[in-house]
Amino acid sequence: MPTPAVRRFALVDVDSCFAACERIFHPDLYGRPVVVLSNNDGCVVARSREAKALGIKMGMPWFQIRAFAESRGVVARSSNYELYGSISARIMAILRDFSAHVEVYSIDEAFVGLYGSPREIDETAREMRRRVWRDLGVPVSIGIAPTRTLAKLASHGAKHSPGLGGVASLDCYVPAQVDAILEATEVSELWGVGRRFAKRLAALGIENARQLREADPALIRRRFNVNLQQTALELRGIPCIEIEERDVDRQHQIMYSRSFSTPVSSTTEMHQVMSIYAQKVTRRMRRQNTVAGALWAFASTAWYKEPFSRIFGAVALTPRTDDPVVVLRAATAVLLPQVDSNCAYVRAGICLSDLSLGETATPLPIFAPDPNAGRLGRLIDKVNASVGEGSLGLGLAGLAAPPDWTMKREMLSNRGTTHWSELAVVG
DNA sequence: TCTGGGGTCCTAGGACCC
DNA sequence: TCTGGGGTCCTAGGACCC
Repeated sequence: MPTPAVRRFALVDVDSCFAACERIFHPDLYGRPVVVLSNNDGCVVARSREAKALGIKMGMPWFQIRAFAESRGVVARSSNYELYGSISARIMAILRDFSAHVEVYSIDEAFVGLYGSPREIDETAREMRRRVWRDLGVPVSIGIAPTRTLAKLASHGAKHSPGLGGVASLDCYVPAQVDAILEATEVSELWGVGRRFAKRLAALGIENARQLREADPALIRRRFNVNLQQTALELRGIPCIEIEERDVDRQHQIMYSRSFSTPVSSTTEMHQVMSIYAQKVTRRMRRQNTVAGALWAFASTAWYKEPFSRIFGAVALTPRTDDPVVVLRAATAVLLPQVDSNCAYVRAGICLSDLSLGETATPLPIFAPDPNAGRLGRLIDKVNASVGEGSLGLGLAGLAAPPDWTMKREMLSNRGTTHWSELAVVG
């Protein structure tokens, strides 16, 4: 008798994604401990398996562990999101060869909907894993289950049990075994349960996933919120969490924010920061063809240094716009008056919200304030794309040499999949 | 000396409307 | 003197994700 077909979610997760991407064009790094650092080469944001084994933790400041790490042969890289994004897109393309239902959840994870007998689904998952490794040289783990929450849990198993060959399916276990797995899983390890909720759940005597599954869903809803109730129901095998594809037109806000390599205190410098950030953030919008109806700008001192200080201001943009001139004017108007020259600001940002698609927001001609609005931004993009980033800028941003405060990325790898001039060289 | 950068969703409470 | 019962919208704050 044939096994009945079932619907399953396969969570495909790249193992140590950023470190794996760094290895693609540097095969000598396979088997060596690799860490990837945040902007400004500040702290560790990704670690290879070997680096984890050395006890290097997520978020550790690089300056604190550098001597130790280097003595153990750890290779550090500045984060190269352009490279990772490009590799991610290739992985997703491979997954789409196996299913029409691929939900890209983050740069290194996707849920893939699969249909068939448990055995067929398991074989498909193993083939996906082989293909990604063969075509890109990147290892992935895959967890298979009836709900997304359980698939996430299964993928942890796939990652940490070498005997499974990188693929773990809950269908391989009888109910008593699943119970045991859930019992061995602390609630804080579950997708959707953070430290705060874990603490409050513990106060109710709910410490592991099995206990959460068996808790009264109405109580969970009442004491916490609907999200946690859904997590609890998903543990029972009832799918109820949907992933919204992050379509451009559904994104609610776009932010550009960076830390500086050296602090900024003067209004002049902050103006320069805003000039550059206004161009960066509006360029993202133009790429997506969106316009924003509201803006907020902020700057802050270092949070780990007393006294912490943060300034911000918000303003509506009427009509909606993606024009860097308008955005810059708005950002400086709300922020600069608050700049305190006694403060050492280490970070600033511009956030645009109330987004909508460009075409739908074009005002009637008689209401359009300036027939040329919006064209300047595209012109700047075009010039910079053809003759080089930073060639043409707005206000104080048109600078041939980067200002002192721009972020530090001293160990940046080549962007070998997106820039001709940075192609890998063989020989 | 040196500590990331994005996002989303839910809830409670107030203002306001009929 | 009596003092309803909905509904919407907005905002701030809290929680979570990678």
